[in-house]
Amino acid sequence: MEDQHVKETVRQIFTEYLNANGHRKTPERYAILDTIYSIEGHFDIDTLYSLMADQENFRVSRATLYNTIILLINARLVIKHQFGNSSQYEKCYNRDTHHHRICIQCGKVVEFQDEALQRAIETTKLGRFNLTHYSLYIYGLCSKCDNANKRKRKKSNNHYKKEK
Amino acid sequence: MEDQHVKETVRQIFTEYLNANGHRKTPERYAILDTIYSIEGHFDIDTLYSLMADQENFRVSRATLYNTIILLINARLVIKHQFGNSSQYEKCYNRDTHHHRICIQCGKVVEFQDEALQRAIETTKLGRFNLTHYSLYIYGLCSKCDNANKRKRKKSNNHYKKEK
DNA sequence: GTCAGTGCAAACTTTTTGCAACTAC
DNA sequence: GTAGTTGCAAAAAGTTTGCACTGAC
Repeated sequence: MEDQHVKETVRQIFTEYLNANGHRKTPERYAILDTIYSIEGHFDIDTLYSLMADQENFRVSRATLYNTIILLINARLVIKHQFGNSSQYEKCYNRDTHHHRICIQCGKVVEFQDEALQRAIETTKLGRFNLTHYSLYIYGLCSKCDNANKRKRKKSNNHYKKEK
Repeated sequence: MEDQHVKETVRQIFTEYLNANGHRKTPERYAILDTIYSIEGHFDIDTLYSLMADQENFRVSRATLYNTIILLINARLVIKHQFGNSSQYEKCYNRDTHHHRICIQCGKVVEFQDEALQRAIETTKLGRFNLTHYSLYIYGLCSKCDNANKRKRKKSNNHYKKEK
């Protein structure tokens, strides 16, 4: 299974990272890494916590999740996003580069790919800045909310009334 | 004064927005708008709070700041960023489009402009998504941190030791 | 055996909310 | 006059921290 292969690879990378930095190889850390690499798309700490409590039969405390996520970010296995109220994370090994389209009304986040855009960002001259990763968030109205608004505006015609 | 002219214009835009949406035109709201448009670069609620308490002789509560900032965002006069722990805001009327370079080590945020990049983002096909604004965050090591790391690594040679 | 790592609860920080007082309209 | 706003304080939400216990090395 391809997915299993990725999991093994990241486990190896993590092990190397832990060794190189003198950290211990605890079962919690590997369980967390494994769970994260089972998740498609974004997640926050709370989701991860429930997931590990429910599906996996390996309970870890929130504190450990926070600690471990920092290690995973440093090991370049996870990246952190900050839309919405809580921090969002996602696995990043072997993932296609993608951008984020966020609806400012319903908050829905959609990932999309665009090679030209990706190339433009990656070839940007940054002077003496050593790029590790980037996030592009495009905000606007998804077609659903956009249409809903148009309909609303049509109804109350003339002058618009109270948003929300 | 150019700056004064901008302040007047945004005050007008805000007034129109408040009218159109049936909100009241309170002195607090205009004082907040004015203060924000005196700030260069990013700020968070706490900074804004102190600024208004100290420099301006107009004290407003944090709750009002949060409330008003939402109105200003809807009026397209302020945009919200989320690097670091607290939300960051910045005025956005009459500002040049810019991107953000964030050092993952010292947390320093630098704005920069790049026309090619801007064009690439703005011409991206988004289907039936109605773009309002976007944020590009480029993460990496600023030259200062990068050099500091290199020096450190050279010293302890061979195998690297504990980050942080 | 030692000390990094863990779980737990308390502390802290940032943001939201409920409510009485105030004021723009 | 009356509803939208404000300030305050309490509550909520997310994250960090202190400490005793555990287990990786």
